[in-house]
Amino acid sequence: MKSIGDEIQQSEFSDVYQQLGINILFTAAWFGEKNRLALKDYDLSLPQYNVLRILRGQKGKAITVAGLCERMIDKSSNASRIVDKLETRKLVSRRVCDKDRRQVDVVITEKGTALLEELDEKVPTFKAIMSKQLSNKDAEALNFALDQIRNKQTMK
Amino acid sequence: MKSIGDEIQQSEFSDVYQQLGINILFTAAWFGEKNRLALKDYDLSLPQYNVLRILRGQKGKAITVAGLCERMIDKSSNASRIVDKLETRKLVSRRVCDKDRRQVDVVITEKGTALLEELDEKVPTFKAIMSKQLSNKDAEALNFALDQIRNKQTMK
DNA sequence: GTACATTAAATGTAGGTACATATATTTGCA
DNA sequence: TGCAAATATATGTACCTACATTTAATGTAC
Repeated sequence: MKSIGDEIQQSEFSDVYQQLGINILFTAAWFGEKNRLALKDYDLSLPQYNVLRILRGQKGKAITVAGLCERMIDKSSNASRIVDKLETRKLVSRRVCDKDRRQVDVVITEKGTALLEELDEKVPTFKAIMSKQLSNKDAEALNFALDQIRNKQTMK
Repeated sequence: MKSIGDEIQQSEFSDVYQQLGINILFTAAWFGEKNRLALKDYDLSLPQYNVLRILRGQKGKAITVAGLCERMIDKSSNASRIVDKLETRKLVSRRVCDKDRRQVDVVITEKGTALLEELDEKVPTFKAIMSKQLSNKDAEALNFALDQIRNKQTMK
């Protein structure tokens, strides 16, 4: 099997944590590559796709631009401009919020929902990518370990 | 403890693999954020830092631009232009290869090595980030699991 | 109620990524 | 040898990211 060392042609790591860090970065890039490939035919970038999925998850409820930022994987991506692009293609719509006119409510349109449904069949799910090599129980353990990594305190 | 669901304010995932996929992407972004912060004072981007480290790993031996691409985490990043930037700052030097004049040999300079040494004290190692929350054995298991995810065949 | 700080979003800019294309060199084959 | 195909790098372009600044609306102190 190809290990992370083979992938980036690096024979030695200073320690197993260094190897793990690079392994996580590399695996994330590998996922991104897979998705980008699937989205390419639809002229949709990863963050655009990400935003559309967040909006669908809202089930009709509007979300502000700041709300989008919080939910996006890449925190510092510029939600304003990503929404711009999606609005130009009429995949989302944007309306100044009545309660606070500084805020802008974003919702997915019919056209956006239809596109996502089409994409559901094209974009591989993480389950499709991983379930053959990883048991449900292993996946749970990995989730727990990753949550732990990002948290200072240890816990049971 | 803050789980991935709390981080991106998503209460439910379709399955544990979906959760894991997003968890990996999110953790990678979180690592990137940490490193970017440390590099900011030195006006060095992540891919620039990545290239410098690869060059140091060569221990004086030259590497071609294509060789850099293979070893970089982000395969499609444009090594040519990243080397451009580093060369402008005299952190690396570039020379047409004699054996094959299409190739360009890149090496790290004294100045580049000195900068990396300074950075070694500033940029947190993955060991520093993870070893408190994760045993050596757990890290090994995670490495194995991630290698498996990226490979179709299962193996012991 | 005006003045100042705060907040939400948009915009400007530099560098990076993705991808197509261009340029130069080498290889392979008729 | 001659010339097309292959290879290594560089360049052009559109979009994205990181980050500072701007614009507009709201909150708050006086």
